[in-house]
Amino acid sequence: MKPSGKRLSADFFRRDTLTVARELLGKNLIRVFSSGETRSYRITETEAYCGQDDLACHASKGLTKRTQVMFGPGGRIYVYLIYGQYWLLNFVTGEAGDGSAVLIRGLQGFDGPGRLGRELQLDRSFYGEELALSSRLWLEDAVPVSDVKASPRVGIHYAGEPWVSMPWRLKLP
DNA sequence: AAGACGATCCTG
DNA sequence: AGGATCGTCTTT
Repeated sequence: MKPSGKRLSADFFRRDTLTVARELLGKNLIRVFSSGETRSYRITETEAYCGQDDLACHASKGLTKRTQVMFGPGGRIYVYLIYGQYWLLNFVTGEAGDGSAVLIRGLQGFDGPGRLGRELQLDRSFYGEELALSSRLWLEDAVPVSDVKASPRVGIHYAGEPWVSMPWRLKLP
């Protein structure tokens, strides 16, 4: 059905966060489960978290054990546990020191960051994994999408203005 | 050492 | 509307 795409390199992620968040839409996420089964998922929704100045971004708390991967170069996985239950999937973007990342909020058939984390069977061991090198989780190129809808990010009221209003939640129509 | 609080989801 | 559930960060 889907042609075998080309794996996205680290350079794809080492760019402007909003650009990466937009271009991730429509790309295929490949997951090789511990059972050996491989599945492909189309990315349908993302959110951009734009560095230390963005008060909605975890990196705005500074360099901690939890955020350190965000301060490394783009192309690595940032996962964290939310509400003691769900592992949320992010990809670090930009250059080392930026502290930026893109949250994957939706895959085709699996809407919601918590739900897709459960589907992908994520856990703490994915923290810091290199997408260009991993044998169990990576991204593959796909036909570019044309239409993208932007709206404010979800669940970040604590960040206040202007961050709560920035249209950095991106989704396919 | 103890408390507060989530980039969420499900149930009632 | 409210509970689950626990790691991280903040405050004693």
